[in-house]
Amino acid sequence: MSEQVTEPKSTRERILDAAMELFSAKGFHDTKLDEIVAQASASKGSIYFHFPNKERLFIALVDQFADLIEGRAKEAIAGEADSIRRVQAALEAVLATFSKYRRPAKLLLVQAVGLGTVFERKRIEVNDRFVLLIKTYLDDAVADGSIPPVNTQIVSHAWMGAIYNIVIQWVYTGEPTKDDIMEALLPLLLKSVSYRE
Amino acid sequence: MSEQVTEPKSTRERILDAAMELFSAKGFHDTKLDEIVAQASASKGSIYFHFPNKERLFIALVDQFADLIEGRAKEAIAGEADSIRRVQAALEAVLATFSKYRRPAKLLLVQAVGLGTVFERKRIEVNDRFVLLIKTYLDDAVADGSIPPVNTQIVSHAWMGAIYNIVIQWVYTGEPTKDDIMEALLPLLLKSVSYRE
DNA sequence: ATAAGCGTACTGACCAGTCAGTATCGCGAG
DNA sequence: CTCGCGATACTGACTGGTCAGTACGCTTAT
Repeated sequence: MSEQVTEPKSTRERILDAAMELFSAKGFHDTKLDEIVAQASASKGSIYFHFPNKERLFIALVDQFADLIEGRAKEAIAGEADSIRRVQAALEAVLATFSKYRRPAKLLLVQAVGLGTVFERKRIEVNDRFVLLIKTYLDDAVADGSIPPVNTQIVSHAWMGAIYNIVIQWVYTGEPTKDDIMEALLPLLLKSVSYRE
Repeated sequence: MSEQVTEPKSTRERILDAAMELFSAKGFHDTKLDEIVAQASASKGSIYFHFPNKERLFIALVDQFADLIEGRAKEAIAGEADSIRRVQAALEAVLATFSKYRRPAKLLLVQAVGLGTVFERKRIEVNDRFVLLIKTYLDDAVADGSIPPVNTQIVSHAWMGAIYNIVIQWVYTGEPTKDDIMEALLPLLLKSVSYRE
């Protein structure tokens, strides 16, 4: 903790920060490399020293945030024993992380969609990671009788979509607040699988 | 009904068809105008005769399909008197329309996202049209006591997202089938607002 | 010395959009 | 009926701006 007060950020970090800000605000195609250069007070050469191309720079940001979210979710799960409470804890962690990092959220949920075939794979990969996470614990909850049997494949995709859309709405408008989301969305999801607390 | 069997499609229609096929498959930026020209057996000039630019051609497709979906939903609603049955009928109509038109579905739900600011507005506008539709009838259902009070704002966004994501999944993989979706998703959504049939 | 890290001027492929020209039609005048 | 005329629909070679990516040079630390 005795680091320099003004720990100067590495060039690589400044590039990532600038890219995050611009990509999340304007999308991939509308963000020019020269703009990232300016914003990061870096140079084109240094971008191409740290990243092979624009596409990979973008994907690095997506991966970084997807890893963060997944990490938080798994941490939260580790703290709970009961299967349904694990699901609940994971949801809370994901929502909390999204609402803490608004810009990365927009990058992941909005700007990473609708780009070409290359990004499409990435988007599906990330989506599936989370769906699988949800599905695993839902299956557990069904197995131990916490909730009645359901098509967990469909449920997990539906949950994912519900979370996505609410967060996207919040990203754009700031409404509803994080607390409103927690209060309304969690019970909604749990009720959808007939869980009674 | 005594029209020519081989009613030749107008150039404008051929352009729209080709654009739909390519945009939905490859996205906006990866689809070149020259590809649309080739696919439509048209010419570059004719595209610019019928549409002011590439962007508007894309948006014309989005609008066309959004209007279709909304129309089908409203038709379905008109046939029902009870508020909760209206919600149900609208959902069925929307899902049926999506699954009938796979390509437009992908265009609207995937390819229209993450493009620039111009498209972002369009995407939000379309999303809000449907959210409002759902919200209106959910409010009715709450008002007449069919379902207990809920935050219909959040519920409608969550429902929208759930539908989106399931349909997107289906668009990519063909799974789950339309029937599975109907059987699993409709009860799921209704249960989420504590509706017992 | 040598290489990692970074700066800058440059290139050239790409592709949306343009425009001058062609084809076909309906219509009114002679 | 037919000729001239304007309007609509369409063609495709061409252009010019844009911007990702490169070449190469300087610097500092080891």
